[in-house]
Amino acid sequence: MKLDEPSEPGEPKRERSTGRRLRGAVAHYLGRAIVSGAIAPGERLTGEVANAEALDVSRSAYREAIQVLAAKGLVESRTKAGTRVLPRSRWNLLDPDIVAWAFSGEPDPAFIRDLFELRAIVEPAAARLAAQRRDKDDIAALKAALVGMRRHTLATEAGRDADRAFHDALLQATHNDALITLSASIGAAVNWTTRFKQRTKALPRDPVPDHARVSDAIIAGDADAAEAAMRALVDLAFEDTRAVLSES
Amino acid sequence: MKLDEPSEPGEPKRERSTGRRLRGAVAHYLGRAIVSGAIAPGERLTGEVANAEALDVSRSAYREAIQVLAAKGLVESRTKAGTRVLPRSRWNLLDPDIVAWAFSGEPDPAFIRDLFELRAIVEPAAARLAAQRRDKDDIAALKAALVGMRRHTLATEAGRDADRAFHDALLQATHNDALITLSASIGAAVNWTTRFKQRTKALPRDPVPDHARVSDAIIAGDADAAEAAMRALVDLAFEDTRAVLSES
DNA sequence: TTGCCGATAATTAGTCGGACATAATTCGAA
DNA sequence: TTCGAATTATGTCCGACTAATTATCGGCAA
Repeated sequence: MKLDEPSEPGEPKRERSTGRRLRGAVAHYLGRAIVSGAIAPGERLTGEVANAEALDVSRSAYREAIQVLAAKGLVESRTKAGTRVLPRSRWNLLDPDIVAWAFSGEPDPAFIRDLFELRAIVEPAAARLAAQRRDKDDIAALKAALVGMRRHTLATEAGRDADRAFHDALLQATHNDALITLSASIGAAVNWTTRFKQRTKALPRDPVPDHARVSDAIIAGDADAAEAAMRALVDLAFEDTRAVLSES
Repeated sequence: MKLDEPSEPGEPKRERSTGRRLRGAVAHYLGRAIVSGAIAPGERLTGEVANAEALDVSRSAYREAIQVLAAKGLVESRTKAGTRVLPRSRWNLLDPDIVAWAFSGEPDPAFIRDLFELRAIVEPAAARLAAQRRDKDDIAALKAALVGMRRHTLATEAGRDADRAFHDALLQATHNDALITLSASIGAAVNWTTRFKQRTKALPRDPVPDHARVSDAIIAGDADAAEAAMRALVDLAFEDTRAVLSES
């Protein structure tokens, strides 16, 4: 596996994915390799010079990529000792990039379970807070997102955008930045699994009624109902995902 | 505020904190400046060359520091447009480094509130999971940590270590990596506030009984009791912190 | 002889500086 | 108004040097 050719072998001219900057591509490549387990924790990356040459990039670009990984807790560099992959417990598993890397290949079922479990903990509580704190703007955003969800299905990009908008609006309504950051990471992962679900079959159920129930409760300021409705929504989503994963 | 001299003006020889590597110091310096609000979101950092020269480091070191910040979502660099500070909503607020930077100066009370709120959501749920899944090793670790807490007080470093060990053991017992990562970040922040509390007065209450209740419930496998006990513990801790913060 | 200890060497990341490439922005010319 | 060229900042590359830490080897003492 080289840096280039994400899939097509028919483009010999364009070396390296020209989209992201070069170091971004290197970070992406190494990050995927580490998260996927291709490079096991504790393992030592070959020297900078050798590795940079192998990837056909300059040492600077390679180093900057390593800094990115180090910032996310994936690796640690020490003089003379080289840079080694840190144990999984040191990784910032909730970093959006790491989540993306984890889902760009074959996602680990255990990791999916962990994320959904976390979601099942956080989102109902977020819905409760939202019901207690939402202001006029929050309500408007919620309604608008729901309209979008009615118009499109989750099979389309617009539909997924609307879903994302709904969850964003809900989080904004909590007025808790830490919660917003956390759910954004989880949400990104969940969207990945959503696309997974569609890969095998049409979406099994209409998501609008569930979301509408949550929205209604938040708008009404009913914290208990909001929490319960969101709990039901998350449970159903987990159910669907688990079904798809187990049959593949 | 220069890169050097964290406090002592009596050491003219040692330029730059010799502890962390150079780029680490730069990242720390810039990170603090951004998180503290000294550099507002949307603001543009002066050019690399100028800034690197101002900090008296090479452009490479400066760039590597910027990559670290970019990896944490604090800044974004685009050709020609320069690198600007991203809006707070894009920051990985749960990144351990960012939390540390936020608490290295005058911590924002709203951020503390958000973190404790998140903790109040996550930790009781974690205690519940721990009660359901703990194995023999988990129980042993919990007991050992509790012994350490009985021996030392939270005023000493050893005492705080024991407290940390207790929470680590509890998280390990959940067997959920995402949960572990999240709570580790929150825990780091909470430890900061713990040190804050002591700055003003002796610790107001003995933490051991609360922790013991949680531990007992987990060992007994009583999920409901574990959740309730942890909820009480977190609420009390928040109460104490709020009292200290409001009087300062 | 065996084992420990210290000086030295070798290795690897860290830093430097300076040249060139690339991509936006901006402004001038058609 | 629109297209294109100059401008300007980040992006990439290169090669040398620095610094820190491990490994090695030799000498010394038990």
